[in-house]
Amino acid sequence: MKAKLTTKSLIGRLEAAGVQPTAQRIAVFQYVMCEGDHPTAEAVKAWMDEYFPKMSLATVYNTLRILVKAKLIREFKLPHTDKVVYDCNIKEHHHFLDEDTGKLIDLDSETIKLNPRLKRKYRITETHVLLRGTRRSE
Amino acid sequence: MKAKLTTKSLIGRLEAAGVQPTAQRIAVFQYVMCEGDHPTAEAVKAWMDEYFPKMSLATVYNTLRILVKAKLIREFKLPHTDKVVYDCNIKEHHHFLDEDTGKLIDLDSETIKLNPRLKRKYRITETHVLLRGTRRSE
DNA sequence: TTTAATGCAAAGCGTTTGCACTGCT
DNA sequence: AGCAGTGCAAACGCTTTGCATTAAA
Repeated sequence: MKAKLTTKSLIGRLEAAGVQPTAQRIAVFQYVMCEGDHPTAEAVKAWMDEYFPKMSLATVYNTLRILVKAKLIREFKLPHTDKVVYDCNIKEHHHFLDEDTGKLIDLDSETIKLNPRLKRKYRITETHVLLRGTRRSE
Repeated sequence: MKAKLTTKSLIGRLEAAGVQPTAQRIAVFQYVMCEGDHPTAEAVKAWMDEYFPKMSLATVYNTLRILVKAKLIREFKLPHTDKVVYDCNIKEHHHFLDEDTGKLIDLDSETIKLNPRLKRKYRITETHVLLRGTRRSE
């Protein structure tokens, strides 16, 4: 379900985005791209503690910020928590919060339609949507 | 444009919601209902400093929390700022952030339509939407 | 007089920053 | 050697909390 990216390709993406591919950055990038599911900085740190000991919390935050600025990942501030979540999905999309599991599920952009009147009145540059609820049993 | 409510009616609403109508609570409630435009706690405090000297910041926060819990006002955590904003509009609605002025504009609920497929897959209990952009010159 | 509300300062939480150190290039 | 990257701890901004004081039923 998540892309398994080789270290080589991760390095390539970092370089293409003008980000020096240090070991720490590769590790964080890899985690967000391949392992994490909308992780918080805390979750990234926890993973690093296991697989990349000694990385400092400051470096986790700094690295995430760099990756976001380079548009390699995205960050979301969602209303259900005060923690920023990071997302490997850089396309415009929305989120559904499953209240049973606490997990975020990506929703395609076209699942939300704006009333066309809105576009007459406003020039809209960003659309943030969070839906909350539960999954229907299939 | 905003309802001008009498002190008497404000007290009535507080009591109806089971909230003791102290002077501080009436003042905060009045400000959010009649004067403020999506104020932050900071804005409430600034107004109090002028019109209700000596109210502590803690009481501002506590009072806002009480009013929210009593469903007399709503709070929103929006992604463009870390400050919570308070809203006298307790109906379900969305927001547009005018990037020119920084002001929030309420949008009616029906300005956003969810793809009906979503409702088949998910039981949706809350819908949070923030649009950003600029107003078109009329 | 007994309970609730308030004010103050300190603590809390997630995140950022300053600065010394490390390690590439 | 030079400089970007890192680690640590302290600082930050917003909000909450503990507790002593005040006011209200």
